[in-house]
Amino acid sequence: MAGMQATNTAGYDAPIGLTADPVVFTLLDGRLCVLLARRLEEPQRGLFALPGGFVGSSEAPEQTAERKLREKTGVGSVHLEQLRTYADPVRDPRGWLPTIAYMALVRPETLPEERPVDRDASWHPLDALPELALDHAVIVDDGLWRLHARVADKVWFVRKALALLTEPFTLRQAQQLYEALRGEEVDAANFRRDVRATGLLEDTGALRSEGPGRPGRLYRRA
Amino acid sequence: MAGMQATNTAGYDAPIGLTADPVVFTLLDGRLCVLLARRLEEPQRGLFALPGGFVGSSEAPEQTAERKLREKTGVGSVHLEQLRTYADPVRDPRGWLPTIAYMALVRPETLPEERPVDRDASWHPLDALPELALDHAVIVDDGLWRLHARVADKVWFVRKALALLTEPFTLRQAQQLYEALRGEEVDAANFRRDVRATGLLEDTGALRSEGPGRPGRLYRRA
DNA sequence: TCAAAAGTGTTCCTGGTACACCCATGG
DNA sequence: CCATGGGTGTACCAGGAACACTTTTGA
Repeated sequence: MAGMQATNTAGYDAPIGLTADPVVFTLLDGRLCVLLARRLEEPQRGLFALPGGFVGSSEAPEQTAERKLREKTGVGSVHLEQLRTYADPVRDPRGWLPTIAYMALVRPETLPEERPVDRDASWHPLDALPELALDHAVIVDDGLWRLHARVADKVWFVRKALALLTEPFTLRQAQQLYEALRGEEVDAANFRRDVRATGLLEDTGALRSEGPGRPGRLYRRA
Repeated sequence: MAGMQATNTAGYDAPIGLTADPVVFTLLDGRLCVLLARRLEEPQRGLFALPGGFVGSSEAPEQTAERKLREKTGVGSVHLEQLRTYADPVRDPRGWLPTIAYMALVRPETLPEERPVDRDASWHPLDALPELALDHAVIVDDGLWRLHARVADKVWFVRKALALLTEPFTLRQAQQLYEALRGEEVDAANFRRDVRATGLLEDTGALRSEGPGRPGRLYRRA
């Protein structure tokens, strides 16, 4: 099968298709995870892979990524950011098959209980990834890199990442999320100052106690 | 012709091809310019467009961008950075035809005197662009955005952008380049401090006088 | 009453901007 | 000698990192 390709009417070489692969992150039990699903088709059937698939001919690739995500994992509408395109002619044994990679960050509950069987769609901690199909390990890596870059921007963090928390939330929850996404610890005092300085948080006035210690104020995204 | 597509052996929809479009910038007479060439084929024959073309089936898209650049404009090997992929199914009237865009920054002499006829391959100042084919105006815009982001990084500027100057050069030349790329003026004292702080410049010891005023020191990239 | 967490304030450092000021050259 | 640009130094400001210190809870 290797080296297969198509030729269009104008006589140009054409890829055998175009795929879109979403790299979807979440935070589960304090660990950063990616969403993976088993391949049901050859090649590499049974291996874990990004839950992407073929772009239809009258479809925007972002829509494909979203649709495949829904079909393979049950995850609903999310905001996808284009990562980059992988088009090495030998990246897929089926033939010339470029893929456009996307990145998203969602809450873990977005992955529903009732979901397609046989696919084992599930969250995998980044520090314990299984073997991945094709070049998907590289794509996940690039996605992680992009995620780190985004999170470094406090405004992006408050607007996008804090959507992972159920409102209202304490600043401690926000900080734990931040630290998990960044992969490093930060000073609590500075974190609270920075995040409140964005002006994007709304103080609900209520308090909540989590374990020992003084209860924390509850916030909502403005 | 609209809506044309291909179907591969596995029954999936396939694009009618894949193109690679390089957005090549240079500085000419103090103005930031892009490299454009006229289309010799339908659709939109005669319109200016990015000097890209179809990716061959056993070719990495970066190679295609480089090859097309050479064929259409005579511009030799350059370092291309992937920008993003445009895959809207209706972006090209010929049918479903995604393109991967690349960005580069080269010296104006890279465009040779003897070059393919009929194509009018030439530099066009960004503030006076002709009508562009397809969605190429958007692509140029995204390229410019990326260029600004890159130049903001002093180290990138010294390593990549300063290659546009013929060595040795004065810091004033470097500053004028910087200002043209950024599109805004900067303080000369601060610029020289920042750029020397990178440690990537080598003082040749020689001086050069350009017009009135004290002659400037000549530098080389280390 | 003690540990743990919330919350406030201060210091320090760094990177960038603005700008004052001297030096060297051509006209 | 003066306009012009090269070159040095300094003051200032903003954002971030480190940390001291107070407050409020559960055990």
